[in-house]
Amino acid sequence: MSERVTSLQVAKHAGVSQSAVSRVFTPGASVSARTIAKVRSAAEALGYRPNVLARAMVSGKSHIIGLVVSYLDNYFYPDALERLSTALQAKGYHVLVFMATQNSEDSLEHIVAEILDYQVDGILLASVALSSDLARRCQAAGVPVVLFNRSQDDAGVSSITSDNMGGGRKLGQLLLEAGHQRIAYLAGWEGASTQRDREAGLRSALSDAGATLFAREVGNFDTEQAREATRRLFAHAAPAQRPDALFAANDHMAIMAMDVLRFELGLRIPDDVSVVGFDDVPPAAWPSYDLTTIRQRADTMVEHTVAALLHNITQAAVQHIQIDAPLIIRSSARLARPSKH
Amino acid sequence: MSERVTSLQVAKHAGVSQSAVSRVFTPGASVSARTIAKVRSAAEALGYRPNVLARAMVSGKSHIIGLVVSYLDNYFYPDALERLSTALQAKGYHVLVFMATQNSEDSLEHIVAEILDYQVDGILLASVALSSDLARRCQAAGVPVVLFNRSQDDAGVSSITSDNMGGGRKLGQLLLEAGHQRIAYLAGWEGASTQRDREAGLRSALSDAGATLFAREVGNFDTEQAREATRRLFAHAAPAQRPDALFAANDHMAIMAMDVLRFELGLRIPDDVSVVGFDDVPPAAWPSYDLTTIRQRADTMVEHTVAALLHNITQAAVQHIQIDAPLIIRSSARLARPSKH
DNA sequence: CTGAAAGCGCTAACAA
DNA sequence: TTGTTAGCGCTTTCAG
Repeated sequence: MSERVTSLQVAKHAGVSQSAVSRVFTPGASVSARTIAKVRSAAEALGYRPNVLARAMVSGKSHIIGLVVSYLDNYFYPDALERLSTALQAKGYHVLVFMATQNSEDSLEHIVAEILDYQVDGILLASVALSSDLARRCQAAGVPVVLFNRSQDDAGVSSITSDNMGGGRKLGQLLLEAGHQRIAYLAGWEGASTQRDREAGLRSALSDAGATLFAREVGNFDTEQAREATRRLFAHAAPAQRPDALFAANDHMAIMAMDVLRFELGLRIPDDVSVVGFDDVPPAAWPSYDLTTIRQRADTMVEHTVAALLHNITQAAVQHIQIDAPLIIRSSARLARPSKH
Repeated sequence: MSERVTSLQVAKHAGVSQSAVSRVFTPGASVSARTIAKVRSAAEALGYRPNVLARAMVSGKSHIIGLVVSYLDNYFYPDALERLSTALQAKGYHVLVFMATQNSEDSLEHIVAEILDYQVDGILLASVALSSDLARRCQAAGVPVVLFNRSQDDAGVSSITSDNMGGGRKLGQLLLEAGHQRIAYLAGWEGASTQRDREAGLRSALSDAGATLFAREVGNFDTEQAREATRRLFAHAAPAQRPDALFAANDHMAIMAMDVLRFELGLRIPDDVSVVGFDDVPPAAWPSYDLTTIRQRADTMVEHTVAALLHNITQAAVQHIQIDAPLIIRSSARLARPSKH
């Protein structure tokens, strides 16, 4: 049970002052080459490494980013988390994870308070919204908050999202062009801006074409609820009375729906029903699904998130960044017949 | 940019000493009801919360667990991470994430050093092995190390795994009983104990029956490599020259293999080939795959992991816990015809 | 460039 | 039960 080596021990060993040791391990400090050499070799010999916590206490910078995630069911998040953590790590920051078990605002209240206790340098909220009061408190504490894959106008915090509305439109247009007459929408959790914006995009595409939504059910981004919603949507056996296309608010629900359509209802995709999703998670590309979807570019989103977080750590400037989201055409949705000239 | 409230300010406001404030926020301390009341109301009024970092520095307990993960592609890990974080959170601990980008030992060296800088109360290695030298250094630092889903005899650290060998045996027996003659094995990364043990289980079942492995290729637990390995395994078109059963070292590879078998080679599952995997990740239960597999009970594994971690924080006692892993029979593998009496 | 000295916010003896 | 007094290991003025 050997104790940890401190800067004082290194100082003694190197025959310099303790502050000299500190300077050697502080990037922008002024130290002579001789001192650096002495200290480095002493540190090496003793196996010294600065105590991050002590440093954090006095400097006020913990180099810790508090991350709140609510559910990792949607495979978009593990991927994003991996990239985020790696990117932050490269900048000398690390992610402290907090699971938001409920959608309850009260729970987030506790969680944010807890995060603040760690003197984090920033808070990242993934798929979670917050009250403007809570946002204000974070600002008061001098801690920047960034929303990942959620946007919110009222709270006065930065956000990074895909162009969900634009993506929804593209998908809607694709379905319309293919000649679909009865488009159904499988909604996500209504509290999510992603859900709202994607649906708004679809609806705008429909109304531009003078069309209207044929049916709508809520799946709440949840596996089982998505299955049940699909069953309700396709309860009518008569082809003319059921949807001929299904727009799911995310890939995860689209996949659940496809399984229900094929294995429970015996429908063919896309012959009987076209299905489209949103996210482009890995399973969407698996041949069994080959889902037409909108890609959320996790790499770009993460890049901007890290920049916003680290940028805001010095200067506060609320920004809403929207990443372009390309349409990925696969085989789960029928296409328009190429027009002949 | 209001500054954070300190215990001293609360003390003044409440008309007590600073240490009284500290005691009120320390679970086992002796304070009178009167003092508690005064301090609590002052704290409330000022919005005081103890600084975790300062507390960590002096007490030596940071209540932070360093977690090293290498890849979240395998959907077993996000699930485990979610449960782990939630369970630890309930005990007042939090997870600081470190991504191990490479399998390189050198990189782990750096990462562990970095973790130690945070004065963590424990280190959790998920799907990562470590050198015994590294393990010794952690022990020297008084930090317990627990391996999750990996086991290692030499390093002298605790580990939590499923009964991979037993699981491999069960799957092997199932395949044998169904009358399979040409069983192929799609191996994971050879450095992983899970890979080794699962294969050993399969081989022991085979040799017990006087059978032998028909073919073997390495997929390294990787999407693309698994696909390529499958193509090599089934390169011979003649049914008698190709495997009639495929045992993949994990579900993720089994799923990739199924897609190649069906969509590239036009084989039927399980009519032409039986496929089995290991983990029971969510997609294994999706009707499109309906994969026969061995369930890794993430809930139980996490439970034991948390116990081992928190237990070892006080008393050092290396233990290797192996969780029972049940066979989940679905339709991707043929079954033995029920024997008639 | 370097050492001395003053804390960062808190816990933990130690007396009282 | 309480207040007083030392620090935890480090960064950061401030003289020199």
